[in-house]
Amino acid sequence: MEKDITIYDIARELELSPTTISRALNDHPSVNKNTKQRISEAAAQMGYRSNLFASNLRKQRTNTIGMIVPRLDSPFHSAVIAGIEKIANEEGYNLIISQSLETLHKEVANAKTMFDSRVDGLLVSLSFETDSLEHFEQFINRGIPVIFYDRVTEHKNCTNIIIDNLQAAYKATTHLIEQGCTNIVHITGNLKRNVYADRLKGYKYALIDHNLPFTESNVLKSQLTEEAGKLAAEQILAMNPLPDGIFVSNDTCAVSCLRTLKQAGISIPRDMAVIGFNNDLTSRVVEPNLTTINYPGQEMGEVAVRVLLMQMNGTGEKIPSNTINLRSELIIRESSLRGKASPKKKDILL
Amino acid sequence: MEKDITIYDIARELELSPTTISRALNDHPSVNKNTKQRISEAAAQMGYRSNLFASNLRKQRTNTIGMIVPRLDSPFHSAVIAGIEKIANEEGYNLIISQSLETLHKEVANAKTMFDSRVDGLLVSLSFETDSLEHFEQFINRGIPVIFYDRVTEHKNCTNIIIDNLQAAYKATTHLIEQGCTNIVHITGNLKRNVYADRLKGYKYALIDHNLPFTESNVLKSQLTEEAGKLAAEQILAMNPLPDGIFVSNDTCAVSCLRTLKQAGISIPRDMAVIGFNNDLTSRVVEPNLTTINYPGQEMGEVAVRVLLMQMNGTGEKIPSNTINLRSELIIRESSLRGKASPKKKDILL
DNA sequence: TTGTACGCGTTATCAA
DNA sequence: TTGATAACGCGTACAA
Repeated sequence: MEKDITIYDIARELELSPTTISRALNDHPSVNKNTKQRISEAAAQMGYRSNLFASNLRKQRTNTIGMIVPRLDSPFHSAVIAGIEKIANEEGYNLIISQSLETLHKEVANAKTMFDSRVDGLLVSLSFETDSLEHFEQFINRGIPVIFYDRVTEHKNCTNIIIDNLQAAYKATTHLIEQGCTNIVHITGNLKRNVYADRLKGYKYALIDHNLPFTESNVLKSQLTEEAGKLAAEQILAMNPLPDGIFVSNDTCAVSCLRTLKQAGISIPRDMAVIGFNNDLTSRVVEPNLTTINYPGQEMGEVAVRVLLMQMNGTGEKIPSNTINLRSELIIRESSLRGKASPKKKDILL
Repeated sequence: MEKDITIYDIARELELSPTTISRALNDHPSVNKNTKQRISEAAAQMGYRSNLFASNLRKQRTNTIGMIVPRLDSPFHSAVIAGIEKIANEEGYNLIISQSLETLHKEVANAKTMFDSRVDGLLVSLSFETDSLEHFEQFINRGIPVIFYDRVTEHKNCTNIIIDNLQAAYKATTHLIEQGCTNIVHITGNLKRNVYADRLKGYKYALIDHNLPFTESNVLKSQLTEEAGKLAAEQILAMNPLPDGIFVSNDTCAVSCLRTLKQAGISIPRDMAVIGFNNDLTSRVVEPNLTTINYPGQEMGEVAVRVLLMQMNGTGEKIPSNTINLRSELIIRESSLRGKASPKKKDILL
């Protein structure tokens, strides 16, 4: 366990000043080319490594991006994180990650850690429970940009990255109606969160615009997990009359629900048409294949971090738009096709 | 954008020395209780936050754990990361994450970043390409513990966390044989990696122990992706005679392969029995449900980080065992049950 | 129980 | 083009 080499060691070795060493290693223009060469060779040979703490301490900057997600083990968030890490890494930033596990108190604790770690920027997707943004004010007060994605909320100083959930849900519901469904159930998550509230609105407006009644009893609140899908299916089977269409707010839950219904003897899509949300791998595996909304997680991550980097390095100019909408699309598969359409036809993008 | 409050500011405010402030905030025993109380109140009121860099610089310790994974968007690695984050967070450590994207050069670059970031410990699952551990020597030389999990390699100073891949594959293959399969194909990944090499061995030994021939042509090398599953299925369909059993080294690939075979008119498990690896969600969704090996990702993450923490904080004593084996198990589902066994029976654990 | 003084390794500033 | 010096904020040996 040898001692670390510092720029002083190199300076002594080369009979130069530490200043020059520092400059050379940072490729400062005012250092002689030959000197630079000598220094970088010596540094490599001596096994020098820069001390980021000292540098951060001095520069008051960490080159670190913080991230708070509800859960790390979700296909959607994995995709987002993969996108973020890719860009952050390319741009020379470290990524610190923590999960709120859908609780407010963890989210608050995570925010504190991120703050103490002096992240240069923060990317957040809110937990189910979050109903106040107080724990993010500390960042905003210090000019540290905060960006919300997917599970967002309005804040005058923060950019939101989302898809048009209302429109996507509207399209999905309309598609069900066009397939002849007249009694459509919607399985949703925590309505505090924009994503679920907006999808509910889209569902509702589509019904109304097509002169179908909207009834509260057709909206099932759920945790949207695999387990919750089974429970929802049981609730649906107890309904009288049975619905003929189901729009679920994520694929995990939709797939589990679909399978439970099938096991109970319901024919999909003939008796009930089903639509999910996210385009997870499982939507392409379940039989019949699940109609769903394609939600570009990796792309969302890349956009989010790019915008964050702009704000971090920006000359202070605010980006005019406070909300960035990414394109999403309805992918029609067999689980919702009740017409004469061949079930073998290729995926159709709307 | 106010200026940061430091212990000096608090000291001035309370007419005490910075030393006392520092001690009080770190709950040092030799500070008067009342003084402590006053100080922590003032700190809270003034909006003080500790500067981790200065502290790290001084303490030569970062409270940060580094992690290098092949891909962030994989169900298995997501589960591992979730487990690691949970424990690390509880113990007050930050987590820095990067992905190698299965390439050596990225893994090397990531290792350098982790080293410069002065992580206190490192968790690694190796990329497909990695064939040298040189980039980890810098850590080991400085006494920074490195732990490999899942995709591991032998190193006299590093602990490995794995499951018994050979045994798991042996069990899976034996199960196929017991179900009457005599011509079994194995779809594997990059054989440089222990996980795939060991599973191949388990497959091979099971065949030999049951007096079945082992033929190279029955081993298909693959990227184990969704796409690769389709390709593998096509290769299998071109075989003559057709095999009657398939053991695949992950679920994503197994499911995709199974579906492609079904579409080509093969009956699963009657014509071909199929077994996967990992127990991903898709294995419970595909029809017929996939027999697979349960691979406890979250648990593996938790164990890995616990062992790492012990080594980081250990009094230098080495842990006797160099390899920690976690329990895995064969989950028998319909995709491999060819006997008279009811396909509706519950999952069977072996 | 409290305080003084210094060092951790780097970079910004000013001067040469 | 190079160097001397101070400062970033904290923790600790030593002194009181």
